[in-house]
Amino acid sequence: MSEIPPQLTAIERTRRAQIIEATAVCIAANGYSAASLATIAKQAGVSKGVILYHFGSKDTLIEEVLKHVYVLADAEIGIPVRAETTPKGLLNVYISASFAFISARRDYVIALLLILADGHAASRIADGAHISATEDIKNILEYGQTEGVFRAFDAGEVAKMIRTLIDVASYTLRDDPAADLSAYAREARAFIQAAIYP
Amino acid sequence: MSEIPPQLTAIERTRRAQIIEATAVCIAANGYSAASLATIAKQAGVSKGVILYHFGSKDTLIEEVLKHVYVLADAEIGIPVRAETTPKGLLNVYISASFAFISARRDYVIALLLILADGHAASRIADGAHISATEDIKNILEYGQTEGVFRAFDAGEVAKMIRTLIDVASYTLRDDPAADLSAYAREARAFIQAAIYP
Amino acid sequence: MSEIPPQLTAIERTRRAQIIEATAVCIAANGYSAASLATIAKQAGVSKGVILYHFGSKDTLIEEVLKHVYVLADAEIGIPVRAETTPKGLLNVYISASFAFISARRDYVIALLLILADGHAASRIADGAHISATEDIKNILEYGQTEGVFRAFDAGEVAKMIRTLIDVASYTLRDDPAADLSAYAREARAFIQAAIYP
Amino acid sequence: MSEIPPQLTAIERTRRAQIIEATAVCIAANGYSAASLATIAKQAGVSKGVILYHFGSKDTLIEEVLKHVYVLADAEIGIPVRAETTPKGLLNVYISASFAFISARRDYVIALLLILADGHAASRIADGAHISATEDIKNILEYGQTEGVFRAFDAGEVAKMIRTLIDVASYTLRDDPAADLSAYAREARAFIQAAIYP
DNA sequence: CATGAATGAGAATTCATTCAT
DNA sequence: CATGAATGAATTCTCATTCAT
Repeated sequence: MSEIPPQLTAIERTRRAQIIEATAVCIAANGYSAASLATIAKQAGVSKGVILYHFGSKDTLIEEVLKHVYVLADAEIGIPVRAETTPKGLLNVYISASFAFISARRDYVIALLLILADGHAASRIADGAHISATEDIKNILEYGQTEGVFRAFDAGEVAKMIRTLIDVASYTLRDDPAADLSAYAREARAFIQAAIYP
Repeated sequence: MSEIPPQLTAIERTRRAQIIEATAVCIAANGYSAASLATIAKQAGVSKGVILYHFGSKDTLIEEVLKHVYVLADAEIGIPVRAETTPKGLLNVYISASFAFISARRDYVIALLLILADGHAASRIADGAHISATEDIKNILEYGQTEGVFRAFDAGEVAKMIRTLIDVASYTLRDDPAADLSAYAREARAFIQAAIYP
Repeated sequence: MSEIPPQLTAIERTRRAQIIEATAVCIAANGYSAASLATIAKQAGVSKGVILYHFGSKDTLIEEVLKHVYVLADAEIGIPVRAETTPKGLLNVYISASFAFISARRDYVIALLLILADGHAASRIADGAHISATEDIKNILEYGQTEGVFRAFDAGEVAKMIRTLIDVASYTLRDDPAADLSAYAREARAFIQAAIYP
Repeated sequence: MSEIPPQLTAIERTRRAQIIEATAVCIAANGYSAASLATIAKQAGVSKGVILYHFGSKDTLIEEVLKHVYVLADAEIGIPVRAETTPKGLLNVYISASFAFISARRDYVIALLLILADGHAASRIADGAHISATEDIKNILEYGQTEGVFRAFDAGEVAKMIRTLIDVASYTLRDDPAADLSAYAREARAFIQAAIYP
């Protein structure tokens, strides 16, 4: 938490970002187990050695990919959400920002899900974050229930469902990169609203 | 589809079933990439050679695992569902049978999802089946809409959502094998009903 | 100590012996750090994989080399020594058997010394044995002192010296494989006798 | 031998000494094969590049370590020895100066022995020096024999033994850096004297 | 002079697969 | 049918070395 900030040089930040992106692209394209260092290096247009020079190990690289997605998610979902105050607003923005995020950051989100699915050791680090994503929804739901805006239901379980209904959009994009999420997003929102509004 | 049935001997069928189960157990326990032939062989209590003798290659084995899950699913979900006639009955039974299946066949279902997540070549073979699982729900939904029992919505997209809400239960079991799905199942059913009934 | 005896098959014992010998040859020829699995495999005329198939890891292989040398040493030094009863006889036989062993098992002995010099992890296992080799000499010396056959001196330190005077013959053989140890052996024995007899 | 002296700047000499020392420390601490340029650089508190800038290659660095030890040895053993004139005095001083040297220059001496044990290419350069160390003893012994102060024995072989009895003290220090050599030194001197005086 | 960045050869190891028995 | 033995390709990682800055 309170580690010494590593203070990376500009060139290092660039390389790391480049490699992290290449990693996400590889994993999203062909699955976790097909993403070897050689593949990633080729995708990034660098030598294998560079990756280990900058990240020390593949495990660390994978960890950094996860962290990167969470940072992006916080910027692109967390910030707009925190601007809202009403339960309805919070939930609406959460859902639309999430779909926007998935569309914009396709490879990163797919990579995240595939890394977690693989049960990679780095998942532990991510687990907290992933749980907290569900937790955020739960908090919104409970807030809405307190305010009487939402119905009575088990907020924890329903949060899980909403989380899932959002996540699955990534898999759609994985199978068909050109897919248009808007139809799904519209229906999903309606589906969710029908289920939680009185 | 209409190939000549290979006519396996009894002992052969036993070995294959044993190996397929061991494979599912391994994948479910530690993820797809940790499931090497050596690991599977040890789990099954046989030698690596015997696996390749019976399946020819690891890819084929994985394919057979997928096929096996679909056969089980058809027996334990498809058959009870086909006994129903009303949209409500169809959907109800589909959902409960699915959750029952997930609980009863934990390792097989988790293995299936992880194999699909890994983007394994065998997925192609499975894709048809997976799509058809969504297709089945879609048919039920459209039937219910025709009958006026369900609301108006995009049956294809909603089918995807229902499929997902069911699938996610497996991941819960993966993270916590002792988890009790009943609370989730109850909430999911309510959630779905709220969304599709007028 | 009382582990389950591994019960190796004949073919396995052969391969292991072959690989262990090749390892000793490589290390003796070019030093520990030049002895990679690839080099050893080439020397043994097998593939790299075979080595790991039989030994599991390079560390284990190195350990087995050490163990093998100790087994040989016990057979070729320990047994003849234990046939003696007088201090003089014990020491004489110990020294001649040791030189004979070094001549006959050149590569094994040099490999042993180089592995220990490298500070390999396997050394720990060997350390006991190496110490006990010094300990054996110490026991002989103390026995001889009790009997009044040897002079008064610090048996522990002198044992160390005798051990060293023997070991150094291996280094001579390393530098010049064709070297004739007999002159050195004769002088060493005289040197030692002059130092310990009253 | 008689090359043009490269005329190093003061700062260059400092850096080189610093790196040579760091190298000796690393090798002595964890063995030759654990002493990578990275390790040495960290120990010296410089970057890897600076090492290669000053020495050109790792091989050259190792060579320079060896040379440095021989220079030190000449200063700390050779000079006091050359002040003696009698065989007895020469041998006595040689032995005590050697033990003093080993105690004072622990890491350098251990590094030397480990580099030689590893069979490093640089050893060739050192071989001459090492032989000459034995040669020096041989000369003393032959001088003493001519003078009738020492017994008749093969001076070459006995020189080898004395050399060894001295060297082994380093290994003792390696295994136990806090070891007190004085007991061993005393016994070794007695041992040697018993063997060479009439 | 010194460094950080990058490289590529070579290290140990894993793994699916083949084959003789 | 089944196994143990063997292989070779691929994987992660280490390391000495090069080079632009």
